[in-house]
Amino acid sequence: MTASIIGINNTTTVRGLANFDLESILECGQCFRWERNGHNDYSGIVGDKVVRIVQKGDSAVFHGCTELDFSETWSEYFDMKTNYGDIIEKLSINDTVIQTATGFAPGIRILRQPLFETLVSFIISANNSIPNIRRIIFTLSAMYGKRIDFEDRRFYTFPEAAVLAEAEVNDLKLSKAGYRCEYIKKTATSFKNSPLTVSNLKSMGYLNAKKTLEQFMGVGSKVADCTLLFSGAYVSAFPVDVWVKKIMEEFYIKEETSLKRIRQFADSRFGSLAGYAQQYLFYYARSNM
DNA sequence: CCACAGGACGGCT
DNA sequence: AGCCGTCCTGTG
Repeated sequence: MTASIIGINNTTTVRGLANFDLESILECGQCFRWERNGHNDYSGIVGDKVVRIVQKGDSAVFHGCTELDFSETWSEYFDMKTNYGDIIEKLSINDTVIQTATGFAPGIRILRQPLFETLVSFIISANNSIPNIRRIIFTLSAMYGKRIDFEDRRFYTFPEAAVLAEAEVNDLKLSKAGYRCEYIKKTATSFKNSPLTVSNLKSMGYLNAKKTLEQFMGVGSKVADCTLLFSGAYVSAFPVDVWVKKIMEEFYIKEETSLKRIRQFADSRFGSLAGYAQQYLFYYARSNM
């Protein structure tokens, strides 16, 4: 993307955005911590950086964000250097389903979220609804994260693995995560004892990276793929949930089938762009089917 | 009160 | 390898 960036007075303005729609990006189901203030006006925290972003057309104003914050944190988080127009064009060849899904939300981007937060968030997402997931993550962060005040509101960093590893399961249950609290504590303990990074995962190849994540308690195939995709480790990962299963069976495979066969189909059809395809299809299916 | 939504685990074949 | 009952919480 050839966007221009100007920072002044702790505010950074980005102009010339392409395939960037804040609402699509933040509400397409890949992240859980952003708060909506109004149309294309959101506040959120990543690591220990809090920001408020207001988008109008092809420009966005990042409040509480220096030009350095933008280049060090937000540019990477929002995957600003990837050309989504090219991706949509390639996926759309001879594919009216993708044409419809990308036409519905051409401004989706795949975020690059912190690894441990992504892993725990998607453990919580299993067998759960998005409003619930958001409440649970907010409560855990308020209980175990560091408070950061911004524009008269309180934000909390996502808890460190070492902190969640020491937490009492009964205290974790105040978040209403239920049986997933055992998974959170066990995964945090394993992660603390042998920390993983996105570059570790990238260096071992997709299959080994997925197997590695599936060793954590509470992480199956779908959660592992979500973690790989939404941390930016592998944009070829194709998480299959009930919505993706439904749209793939109805429009591509034309019969009911197993999750495994859907993943194989997606890999052969979308290849290295499967993760992008998944997110367009998921958001379209969830909003329209 | 009940039905239902949402994936991983563990025991079974 | 594949199938299925169970797990927790909130909503209709």
